[in-house]
Amino acid sequence: AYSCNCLLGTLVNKKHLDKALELYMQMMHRGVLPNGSTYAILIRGFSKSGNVKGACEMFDEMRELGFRPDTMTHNVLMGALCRERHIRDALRVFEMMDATNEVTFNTLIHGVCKYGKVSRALELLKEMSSSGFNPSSFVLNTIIARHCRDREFREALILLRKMQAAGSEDVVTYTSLIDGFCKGKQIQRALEIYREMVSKGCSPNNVTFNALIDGLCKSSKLEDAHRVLEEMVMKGYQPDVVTYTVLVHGFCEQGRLDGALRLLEMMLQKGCAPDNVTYSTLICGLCKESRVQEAFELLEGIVSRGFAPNVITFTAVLDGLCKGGRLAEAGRIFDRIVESGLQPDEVTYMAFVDGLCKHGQVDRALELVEQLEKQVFFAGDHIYLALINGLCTEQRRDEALEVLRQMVLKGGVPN
RNA sequence: CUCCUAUGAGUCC
Repeated sequence: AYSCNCLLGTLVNKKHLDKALELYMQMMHRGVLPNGSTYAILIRGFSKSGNVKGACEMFDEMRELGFRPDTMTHNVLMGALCRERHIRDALRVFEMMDATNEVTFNTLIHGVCKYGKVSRALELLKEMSSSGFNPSSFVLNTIIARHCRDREFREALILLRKMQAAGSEDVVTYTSLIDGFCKGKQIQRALEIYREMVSKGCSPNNVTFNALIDGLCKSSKLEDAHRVLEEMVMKGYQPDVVTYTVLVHGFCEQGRLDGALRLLEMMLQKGCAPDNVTYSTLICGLCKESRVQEAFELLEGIVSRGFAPNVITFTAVLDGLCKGGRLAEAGRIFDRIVESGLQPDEVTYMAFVDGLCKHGQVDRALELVEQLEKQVFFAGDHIYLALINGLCTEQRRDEALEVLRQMVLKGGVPN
């Protein structure tokens, strides 16, 4: 079993889950008894490949065969469940554990903070302490980040003070708060935290600066953003792709495409590679300024240089073309998404359906939705609203009513 | 050996 496990581990790490499963089957057939590690490895494999269901099945099989999963195996499964937002199931796994460790709590609290209720996370934090584990700054930072997301700054600050008292706060702690305040449109308080962290001798990093710059840009304070950028450079930090993209976004929002394009040049010059976020931001900015042609050319340009746009970048172009009334070309982008091996997502469909409906091509929109609903049962309220609007605009009330009926039939909720 | 915490992009409303 030991050698098999080694091999299994290698297969799983190389993402050859199918081969790993085959080996597992062979083990069973040839009478090589798997042990607890065998399952831990397989469950980790399923978990890493995003197949929670498989991980759960493995887990059940393991228990049916009389193995008691150890703490680590439980942790792996819980991690997988948390990543898929199945918090209830993760908590159920937790309930049946008879031995936990620090990772157990870190995993769960992280999952609950991300997708569950804060109150539950706080309960777990208490339980963590009473089980004899000292909550690390890792887990406390997770909770602070959640409070910030909820704009519960009072709670976040209480935790910060506690961490400061213990001397356990770090750059992540401060950056979470800075970002939270920025997103809550409280730039002043974000700056206060920034000054506080510096005065306490905690060094900011790129993430800190990027969060601040983004906050300033989104509050239309481009000049201040620029000042922070200068401070960042002066202190010896290299602006990275996020820094540039945040600034590009800022310029785009102000309609200053010249500035945005100059930033693109600058980053290329400095050897900082733009990514899909950068390009989709620029494309979107160009489209919003009715410079769809340039957006389209930008897309062609990056593709011809070997860059692989993702579904968001394509959709940004598709939407621009739709809004410019160039529906045939939008259709070609849609096809290209599929040809590139990508999946059009709900936003892609929404953009295209909306574009078709608003340009008198409701029939094509209806076809598109029909095609979509071969893959998913219900396209969604917003798509149906667009269809109904389109039909009404064309005075096709009976069909609109029929679409409404379909929508309700599929569980949609008309507003 | 398992958790890996903080920053940027697209649609409709």
